[in-house]
Amino acid sequence: MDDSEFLAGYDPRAFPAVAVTVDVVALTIREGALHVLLVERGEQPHAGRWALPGGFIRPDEDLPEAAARELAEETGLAPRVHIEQLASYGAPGRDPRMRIVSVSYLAFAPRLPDPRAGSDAADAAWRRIDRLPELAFDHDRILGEGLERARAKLEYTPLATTFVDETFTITELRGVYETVWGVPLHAGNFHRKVLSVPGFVEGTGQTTEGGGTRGGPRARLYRAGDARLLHPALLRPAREEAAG
Amino acid sequence: MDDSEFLAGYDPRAFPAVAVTVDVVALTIREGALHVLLVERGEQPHAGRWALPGGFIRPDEDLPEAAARELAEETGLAPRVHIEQLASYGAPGRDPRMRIVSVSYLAFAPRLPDPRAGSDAADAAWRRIDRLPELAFDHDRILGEGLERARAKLEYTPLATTFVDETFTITELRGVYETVWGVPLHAGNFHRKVLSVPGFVEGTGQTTEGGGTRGGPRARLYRAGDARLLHPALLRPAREEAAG
DNA sequence: GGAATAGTGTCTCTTAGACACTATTCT
DNA sequence: AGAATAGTGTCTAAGAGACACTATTCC
Repeated sequence: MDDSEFLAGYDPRAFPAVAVTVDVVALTIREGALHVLLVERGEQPHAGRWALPGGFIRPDEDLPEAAARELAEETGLAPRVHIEQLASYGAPGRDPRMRIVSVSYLAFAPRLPDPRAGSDAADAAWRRIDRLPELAFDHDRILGEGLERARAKLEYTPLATTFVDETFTITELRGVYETVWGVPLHAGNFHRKVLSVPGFVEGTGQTTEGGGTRGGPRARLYRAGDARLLHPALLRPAREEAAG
Repeated sequence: MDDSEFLAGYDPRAFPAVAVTVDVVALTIREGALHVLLVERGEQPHAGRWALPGGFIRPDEDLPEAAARELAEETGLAPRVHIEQLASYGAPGRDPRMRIVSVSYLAFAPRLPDPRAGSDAADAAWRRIDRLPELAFDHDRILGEGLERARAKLEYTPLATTFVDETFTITELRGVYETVWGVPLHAGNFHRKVLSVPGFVEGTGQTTEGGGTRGGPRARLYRAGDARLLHPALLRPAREEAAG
């Protein structure tokens, strides 16, 4: 793998320095809308533009640790945050100063507090997905891939539960799906479907204190079950193919 | 993303060197069995052990180019090879000499010729998945994740067609699924299912020259269609959950 | 002729989704 | 009372899978 290349004359120490960063696509739901954590860059290049939070990996930390640290620097790390690797990007010109390979991570978080701008950013904020400026570097692409991954993951994993409180109603869970997928779902069918998937949610025996603000009976409260995959999956409503 | 960190006192140039490599999980089917491309290491560490082909990225090449180059160095790059990124690994101790971040790629290839050992390896060979030695570094884990990705991708993409010739019979295609998934499939149901998925395969009007070696009618020949996703998907037979 | 295979027909069971309906709670 | 919501019942259409069957080809 690498000795190999020493033989072939490719000593990495002779290369222009390569730096490795992690960038985090952190998603949460606020006021019924999907939000992503962004930081405003204080320095060149792209000073003043918004970007995904991220930074260089440190010598003694693994990649997932670096991603968790970067997220925590902006938000304080909540206990129930889910983090998974997304993809890596290393096009030679993606940062104008030097060769940078970025490993991106996707994070799902329940109601996090407003971020504090880390030492490394002019500002930090949760921004609505549907009202975003153009991002720095290739972060638009990374965010796009993160969103698609998130939408797909809701289909076959119980990760929608990481967007809500520890106990939640089926209607709240449906709200997560509707917000992330951007489509309305049929309340009755969704309800029955969620309860029919083994291990997705488990009842607590409790109900909400009162009905909704606009009426209705008290809803039963559930917590996340122990399933790690959903069988059968909750598929997104069929987007009609453009193909004939 | 990085200016930021300069401010915080993390100049990457002051770090111990970080090297970036690509490692390739290249899969093909030979004699009805799934095979992976491995190289025998000639140098320390792990001299004499088998490993995934890979090597350092070069200053002017993007990550996918590096993966394609590494694969081509061993096999000569066939025109119909599919390559996609798998994941990245950067645990501090994964290579004993220095900090190495590896970006892994997954490749599907039809009947490739026997590999030639590149300049960088003692030997190279297609090895049966079910008869593997323990691999060097963390390559067992990378291979495992590549296999799971491949099995999942056959469900909802037409990538099974990249394992067979440009024209193929439904039975040959079924053989790909059976080999990769490791389960027998019902011939009749598979046949009807494949033809019912829009854009999966398209008929050529041709048939095989003769029937099978053990009899049977001539089979129609198909080529890959233009679908990039399969709707509906071909799901793996339900593996009964251990959960009660 | 006998065996193996390609391809089709048919039936059952499960699931997605549309729609209807009851019961509960808020204003 | 009227409106909104939680949760359930029922019907239909589609797909997965089991099984049966015909036609074709090799030995």
